[in-house]
Amino acid sequence: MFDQFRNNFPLDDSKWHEYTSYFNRMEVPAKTILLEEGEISKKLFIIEKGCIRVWVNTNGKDITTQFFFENQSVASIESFIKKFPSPVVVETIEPSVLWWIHKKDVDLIIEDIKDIPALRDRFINKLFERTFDYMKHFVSFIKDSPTQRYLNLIEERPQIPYRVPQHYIASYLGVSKVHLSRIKSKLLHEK
Amino acid sequence: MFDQFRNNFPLDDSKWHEYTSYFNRMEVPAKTILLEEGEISKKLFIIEKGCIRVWVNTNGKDITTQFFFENQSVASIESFIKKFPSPVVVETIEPSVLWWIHKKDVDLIIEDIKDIPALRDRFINKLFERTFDYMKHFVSFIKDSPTQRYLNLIEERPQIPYRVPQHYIASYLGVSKVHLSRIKSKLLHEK
DNA sequence: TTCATTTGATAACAAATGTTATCGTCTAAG
DNA sequence: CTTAGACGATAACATTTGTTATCAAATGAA
Repeated sequence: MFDQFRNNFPLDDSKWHEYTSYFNRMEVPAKTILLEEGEISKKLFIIEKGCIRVWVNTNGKDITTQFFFENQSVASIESFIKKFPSPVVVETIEPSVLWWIHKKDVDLIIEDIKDIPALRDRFINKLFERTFDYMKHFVSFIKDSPTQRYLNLIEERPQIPYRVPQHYIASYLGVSKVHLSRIKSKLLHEK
Repeated sequence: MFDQFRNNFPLDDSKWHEYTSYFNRMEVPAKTILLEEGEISKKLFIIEKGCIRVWVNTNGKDITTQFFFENQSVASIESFIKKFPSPVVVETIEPSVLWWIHKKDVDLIIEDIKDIPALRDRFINKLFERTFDYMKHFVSFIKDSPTQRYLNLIEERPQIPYRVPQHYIASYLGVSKVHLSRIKSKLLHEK
């Protein structure tokens, strides 16, 4: 699982093996809840196979805020870093193969690599990229129509409409599942 | 202007004076455009007095995405860091007193402080906080009604409804100015 | 002061979107 | 194979929100 990333990390072999040995493999069915609402996130997951959604509970209904696929890392990031009760639920969509690591081991690694400029800079850049992703997604929400957001999704993240049930996508786009169905229908019948 | 922050920075006096000397004072009237759409951001602003909004042009109409007040720093952050043409416009709302610094001087300072753990960690934490702010704002957009978003704004950032014209607030909340007026009216007449 | 501009409220109507319900298809478990 | 549940389409109706227009009050410049 991790060998494919070996060349991305300027570490000596002993460090590399130490870090990768912190990870634990698990296989779970679809609709497995990996983090409950209100729980403090203590695990970071990496997806070998499958997909995961993050959602918030809004008086009974769930609204999906993020989707994750193969080779992405997943956590309720604010809960994970600040040890706050998580406002979101983390749940598998498909049967999945995951690797997880304890927060304490992540902290250890981060502390360790802070003095390696290449990794330190990459870590900082990751944070910027995440900020920019949110800005972009947010601007799309206030600037584009639901139809345009749906078209953007097909264009930019085609695996989402391909693999994810439509009602999750609807809440991700900010519309009801009925309305998303209408949007698709309109797009099909021209106009 | 900068003396009030002196104790926040574990720097010797010569560094402190060097860094603060990079800043330039300017006074501008309301509705001054500090960064045009498509321009590459080369200045970071700090507000001594006044307020600023950041907005995006959407086929002729402008939608405000951020407000800034005294002591906050402002830039089209993605353009500033990545040297991309800015997708947003930066504009004063009130007559303002600003301090600005060249990007090249910011880069110099950042490079300089990377080896000071206290400042380096604070820099990283700032990035996290910004990410979290966006997450929070974004979740509010998909989770709350426009009325609830308006109530949140009054509760959490009262200087915005106090100081900013209502049509800017409306676009910031994602509704038309007419609808925001309706929302206020409904809240007034009970219910 | 005077006058143009900005700001905000409101009404009337149009368009977008949500809600509820029904139906058919597909899939997975037995 | 059979069946329950998940999924998606669609219709009918309700609600929310946008658009356009008008008016009044506040503001700022001459």
